[in-house]
Amino acid sequence: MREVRVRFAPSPTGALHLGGVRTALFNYLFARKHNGKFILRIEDTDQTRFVPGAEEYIIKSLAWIGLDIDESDIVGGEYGPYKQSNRKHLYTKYAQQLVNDGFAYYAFDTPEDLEVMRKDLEAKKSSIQSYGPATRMSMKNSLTLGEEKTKQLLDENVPYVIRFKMPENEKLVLKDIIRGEIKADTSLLDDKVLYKSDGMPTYHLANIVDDHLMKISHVIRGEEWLPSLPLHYLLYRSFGWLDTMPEFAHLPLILKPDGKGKLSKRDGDRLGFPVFPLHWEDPKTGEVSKGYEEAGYFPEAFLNMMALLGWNPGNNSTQEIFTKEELCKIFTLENVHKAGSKFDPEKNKWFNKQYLELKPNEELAEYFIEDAKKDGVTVDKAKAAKLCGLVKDRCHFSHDLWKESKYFFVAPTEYNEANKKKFWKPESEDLMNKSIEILKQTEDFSSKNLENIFTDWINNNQLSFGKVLNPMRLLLAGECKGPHIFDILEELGKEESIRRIETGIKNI
RNA sequence: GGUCCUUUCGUCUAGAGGCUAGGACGCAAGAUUUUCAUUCUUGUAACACGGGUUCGAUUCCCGUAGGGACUACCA
Repeated sequence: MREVRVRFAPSPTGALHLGGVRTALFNYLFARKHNGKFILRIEDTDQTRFVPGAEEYIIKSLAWIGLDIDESDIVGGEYGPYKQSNRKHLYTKYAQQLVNDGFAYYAFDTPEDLEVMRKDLEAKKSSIQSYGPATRMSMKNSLTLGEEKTKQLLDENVPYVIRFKMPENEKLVLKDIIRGEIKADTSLLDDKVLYKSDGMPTYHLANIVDDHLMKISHVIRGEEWLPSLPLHYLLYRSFGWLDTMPEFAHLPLILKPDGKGKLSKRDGDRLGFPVFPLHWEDPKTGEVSKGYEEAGYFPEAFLNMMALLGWNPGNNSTQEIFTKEELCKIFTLENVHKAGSKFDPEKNKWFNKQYLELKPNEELAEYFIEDAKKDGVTVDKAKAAKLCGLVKDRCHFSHDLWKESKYFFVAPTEYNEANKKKFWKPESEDLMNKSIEILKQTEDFSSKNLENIFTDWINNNQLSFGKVLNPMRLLLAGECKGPHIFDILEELGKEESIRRIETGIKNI
């Protein structure tokens, strides 16, 4: 195989969505697997859709997931610049070349002209509804106008575009790594604009020119590009670049969790899950979107779950938890599933939990400390790590760690009604008063010792654990959930434990 | 409408002519338990349909139906 060079080529038109993340990830994994290069190219040829901050967002997102870039405007590289608006001059030359070689032509039709053509075709119920082999000879272009008239219009600075001259009656059979053979009939295709009247290339031209100049070996992109594959192939052919044309792989789309269609930002809002990796505020609309990071997902978990959406290790493997390094070793495009996959936020929760449990408490403590700080509580690392160990079983997200531990630092002011109804019995007050006496007499406030003392007391007096410990938990924490109660007592300490039970008896 | 892609449990998927169609999420039940969880066990549930090819099709071929994408001087 030739040197692997792949690119992730987003448009800076907004936040990087999940589809884009996965495309980037699969490009990255493929590059690493083959010791190749992962290149970031910014495709900003549409000036009207440019969104300030989007490019920075994309770069930050890739960094969060841990996809290190080998070539880009920031890290450098010998094929730069890597932003298409800075490569504008290149495309003019290549568009010109296609015209000179007879593969493309000038078109002077106004938007109104095009509108008329479409209406006309629609009225005739024609199956062909575009500017192409069947219609081009009735339009205003260098093919119909002749050389002299064309030159005159160009000299007069009449706005023009350059369109690809789609050949007629060619049956193409193209290769896609994931899908196998893709068939196309050029007579059904249209004459796409390659060069816009504002002097910018369209995606089609810029993409082929840049992939060629940057020596891209494999184009791994979303399925929405599959219909453009014949055009792209024909462009390579027209330029005479077929011998170095990259191989193509079109990734299946990520679909809505319910219902039909492509996953959109709306779905995330509607169903309550993030669709962007990081926090995003749209500078035009002011709309704010939560990201996976602030929702408490770990980047490793996020990467893992994105990798398994449409890809699997194959070979009867049932492994689901993979580090980035493992994925770099075993990833293959052949194991990418062909059909689109519905996004499953529930499974993502599970993935994150797996990672949370795998992480050492010292690492979790960092998240804990930060969240505590936001609530005005300062915790040292040792204590934070200890508490993380106590509560992690019940957590799915990093923020749950502090949420589930908050009562260690803030005494309850109210008590869960349902728990109260279930566990606070007429005899509870008496038992709590007796418990206070026991706690007061206990010097060694370790979890182990407390457990021994209470076990003896309960057994010796024919009491049940539930009758004593549930009300106590309710008074200590405000609700009946959480870790081993003697761990809670140890953590709170003698004084605070007694104080909570005392005030609890009064306030409940 | 046209073109192309696609189709295994509710969801993500394994499977590459012969299997009790496997795993995971979810859901349900049970076990553990002082609570909530965790964990463990068990269960639930799928080859879209119709034709071929074949001794034999989930698997290969052709239709049909469903789903998706594209059909801009957007990417």
